[in-house]
Amino acid sequence: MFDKYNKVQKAVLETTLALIIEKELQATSMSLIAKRSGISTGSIYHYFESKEAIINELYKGIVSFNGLVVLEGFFTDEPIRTRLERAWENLIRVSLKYPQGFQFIEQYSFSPYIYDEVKQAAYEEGWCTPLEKVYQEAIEAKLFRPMEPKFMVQMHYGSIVYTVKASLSHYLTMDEAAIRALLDSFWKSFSI
Amino acid sequence: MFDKYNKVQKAVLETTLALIIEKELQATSMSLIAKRSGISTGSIYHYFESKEAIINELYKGIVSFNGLVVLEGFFTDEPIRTRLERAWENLIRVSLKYPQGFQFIEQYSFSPYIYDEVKQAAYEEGWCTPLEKVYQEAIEAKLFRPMEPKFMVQMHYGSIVYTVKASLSHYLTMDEAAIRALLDSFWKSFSI
Amino acid sequence: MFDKYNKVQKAVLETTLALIIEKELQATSMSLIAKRSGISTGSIYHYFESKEAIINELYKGIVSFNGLVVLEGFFTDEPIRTRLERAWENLIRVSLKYPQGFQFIEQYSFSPYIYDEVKQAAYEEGWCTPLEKVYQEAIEAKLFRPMEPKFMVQMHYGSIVYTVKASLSHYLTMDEAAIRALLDSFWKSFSI
Amino acid sequence: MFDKYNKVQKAVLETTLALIIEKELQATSMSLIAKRSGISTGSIYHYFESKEAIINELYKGIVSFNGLVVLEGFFTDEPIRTRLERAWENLIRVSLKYPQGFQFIEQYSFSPYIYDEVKQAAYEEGWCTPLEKVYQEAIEAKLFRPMEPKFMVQMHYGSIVYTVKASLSHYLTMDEAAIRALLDSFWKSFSI
DNA sequence: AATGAATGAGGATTCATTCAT
DNA sequence: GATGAATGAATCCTCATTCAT
Repeated sequence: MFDKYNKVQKAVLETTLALIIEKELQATSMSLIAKRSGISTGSIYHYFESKEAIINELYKGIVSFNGLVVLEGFFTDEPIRTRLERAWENLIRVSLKYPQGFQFIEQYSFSPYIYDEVKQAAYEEGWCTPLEKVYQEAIEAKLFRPMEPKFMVQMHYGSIVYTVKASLSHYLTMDEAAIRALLDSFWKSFSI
Repeated sequence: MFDKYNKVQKAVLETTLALIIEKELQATSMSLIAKRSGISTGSIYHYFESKEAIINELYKGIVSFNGLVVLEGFFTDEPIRTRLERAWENLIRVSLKYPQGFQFIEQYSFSPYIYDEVKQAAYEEGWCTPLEKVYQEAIEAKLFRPMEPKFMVQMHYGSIVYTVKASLSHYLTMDEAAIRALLDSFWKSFSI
Repeated sequence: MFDKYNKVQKAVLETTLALIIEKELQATSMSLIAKRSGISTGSIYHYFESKEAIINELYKGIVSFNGLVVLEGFFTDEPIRTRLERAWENLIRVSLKYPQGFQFIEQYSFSPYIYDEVKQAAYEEGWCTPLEKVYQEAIEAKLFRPMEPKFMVQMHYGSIVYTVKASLSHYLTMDEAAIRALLDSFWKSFSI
Repeated sequence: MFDKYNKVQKAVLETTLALIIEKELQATSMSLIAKRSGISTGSIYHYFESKEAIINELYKGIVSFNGLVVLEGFFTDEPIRTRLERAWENLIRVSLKYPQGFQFIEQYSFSPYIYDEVKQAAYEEGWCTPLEKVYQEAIEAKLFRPMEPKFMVQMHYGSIVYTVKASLSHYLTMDEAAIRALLDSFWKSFSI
């Protein structure tokens, strides 16, 4: 997930992510990150300006990775429904495959700890805008009822987040059939 | 929101909630709570066992309050659709009216800082189970396609959370029409 | 020397002064001050904003104390020479009696660690200006050759500082005779 | 000022001196010296044993340089007054010309950071002893009142230090006339 | 019940020094 | 000789909690 970073940075980011999910940000001290990652605090500070910088880099790294995955096979000339469902399915699969990254983004996307510029950049380079455009296309093609595309994307995104969360905490099971049913209801929820 | 607590407890809980939303948990120190609420630390510790206890009480208080609001007018013999939409609308309205409480629950419902027993109790006494039952009824009445009710509730709950969040951060506007459209699409998403 | 402070502040200031003279500012850590003074770091921070604040308070305290001593019996209508020599003698005696305070002021009066406003206040409320006025009077009374009074005060002050320093490091002895000779040469250095 | 050292050592010493005057010893880190001098920390440690060693070498270098300047034209058979005033004037001029060196010696001559052996060597090889001898000669020639020569040298040295300091901080101006007046009062202060 | 001074372990961060390249 | 990444002890400071008043 952090392949574009060097060895030390990768170790720090991975360790920090695991610790934050396991223990929460406030309980994730630099000395703990150092001990667990096997990198001395001094070295960590050689590669990252501060604890805040690590967290923000973590955020950027995960969002950027997710963006790539979600938009895989998105810019084709296949039917709208195919492309839409593929994107959401990609999101579901990457969220289930990298639960820590998923949980981190969920918990911290509204936190003041993440700099606004980082959030802004994440949003602009993310999958949100392309998806909104496809909802718009669907409306124009009379496939969907007219509605604010941003609203539609947030609704479906929220549905995925909450079912994935529930799945990760074993409150329900997200098998192939469930994913199919979810995507199906997505289409139905707005279709004319 | 914290009417069942005494004056001191209420002041502490309200101050803590405001501070956590404003500054984040880790930046919300007991001395800051004391200064802002006008209650001395000694007194705070007279009414709460620890900082964790305050946070958990906060969680319980908000969830319990939300539960009451959401289930207002729920246990009637009106049609399923009416009751369902009323419940979700109640949730939307209370979330928009008490944004701090809403945000707090969102941020901390998956945090290790909230004791599992508190989360469990919140779930059991909350609005989740009654709603699940109504979805089940709708399936049995052939109004909805067969599906795991838990799954359906999480999907719709997620949609509300994410549109409310977006509305609170001024990313989109949640006016009457939008709420109508959202509830309408909820029904359509599962209806036969 | 720090009688106007409370017990904790006094202990902290005295300990800090002793440590700085003994080991130098950079080697005087807060934990060392805490250990030696018997006050916990937490308490120290209850009474002082920061390490810098302690050092600056120390500076203020000593300068203020010295000012009182030097100007003891200064504002009388005795002859100029009497008043001048009494002031300088007071300075010599207080410097020899409180060598740590003397050394501290010497070492840190030009340090960026002491805030400019503190230095400014120290200067304005100190003994410098009154002494400069007396040198001016002496010039006007044709007792002294005309010269910039500030210059004269600095010259004599420097002489005292360096002989006291030498005395404190046992390089020479500052007995009664030496003090007499020094004051005598002060008068001669400028007298017509 | 550090011409007897090699290029690397010179760069390190000059940078360190500038930094210490600008920011104080404790804020002058090795990495800052490295960055500013363009010499890597590794190289610095190749030429100097430690940070302390740099500071002490700095002290030695400046004292030695000052000694040469002060005693320029000192060992002649000109009259005592000429030689004495020339030496002090040399000291004043070198202090005003190299204010950083002057300030450094002032701040650190009584600091535990400078090894006693370095101070001792500086004293023995410095201008102090030759000057003391001339004061002694002046006493024997009945030009000066009898007094401990060490005492006399410290008195005049202190006067210079404090007027130069005041001049460097723009508290007063040390022009030719002021220097003349100062040297004149030096002679008068002890002359019979 | 109420206060807030006192505690000290633990936080993020720095920095002199080393050493593999 | 030269480099600068790596180290980790030590720095200043915070903060949840206690307890004498």
